[in-house]
Amino acid sequence: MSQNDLLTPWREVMVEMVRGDQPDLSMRQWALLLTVYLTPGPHTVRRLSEDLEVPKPAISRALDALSIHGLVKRERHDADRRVVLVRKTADGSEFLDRFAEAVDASERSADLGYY
Amino acid sequence: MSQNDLLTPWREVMVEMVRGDQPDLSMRQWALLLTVYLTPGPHTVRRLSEDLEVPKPAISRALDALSIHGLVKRERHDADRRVVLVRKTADGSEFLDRFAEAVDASERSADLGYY
DNA sequence: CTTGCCTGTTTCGCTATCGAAACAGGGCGG
DNA sequence: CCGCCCTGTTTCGATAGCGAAACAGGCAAG
Repeated sequence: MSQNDLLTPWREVMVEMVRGDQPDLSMRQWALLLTVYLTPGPHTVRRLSEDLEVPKPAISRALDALSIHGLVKRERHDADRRVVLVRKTADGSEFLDRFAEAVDASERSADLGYY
Repeated sequence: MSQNDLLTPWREVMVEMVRGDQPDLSMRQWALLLTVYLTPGPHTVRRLSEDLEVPKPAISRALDALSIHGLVKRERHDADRRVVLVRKTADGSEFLDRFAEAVDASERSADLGYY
């Protein structure tokens, strides 16, 4: 598979992201969102900060942005109330579903070159 | 293929982008860079603006940012000197090579689940 | 040459994000 | 209760991005 074929779906999906329709998230916000939805929890600010190698305040700010769009929610941990658990939301799942569809469509159309 | 398997490579690559090593580009800058390298030229500011559905000044600014990192260069068109042609650079090609390797590695490791 | 349109760029005020440091407050050992 | 360390958040000044509008300059018709 050529570099072009490999990267073309990325281009198409990123161009779609840029075309203003969806809420436009920064790269950190995307990385954070995908990490929350695709890796096993529980997700705390500290853990996300370490996993993404990004300072804690940046995580906190990114969570603000994602929360505003309803893509994620914060919840206090009962046992240790210092801890904030980052949870998925229905809106966020739906948002990622649409994103996955866009990725799928791009990769399928790139694969057409094989036949 | 589940949504997870589809999106996991995206997560991994985006997390790598975020981990501060490489120049950190915004989504628009990525979309612009990939468009210049993966779609047939010649690329002018006007055309890029229309293709990405982003206002011209935003393209101009993004080109500034990419130029600073040496990922792209501007060149006046000889026949019509109003026009700016956006060109690939060696550094940019190398940068995208590394990016393609990261994508490839992520997708391969995700595919291991099939065997 | 002048007018009008086209190119891409710059300016404007504003919002978002940045890293570093200070902060508020819960947990826990003494 | 008192410190101390841990949690996540907020503040700070600085930087980067935004859209809209103004701008500089090339081109071409008259």
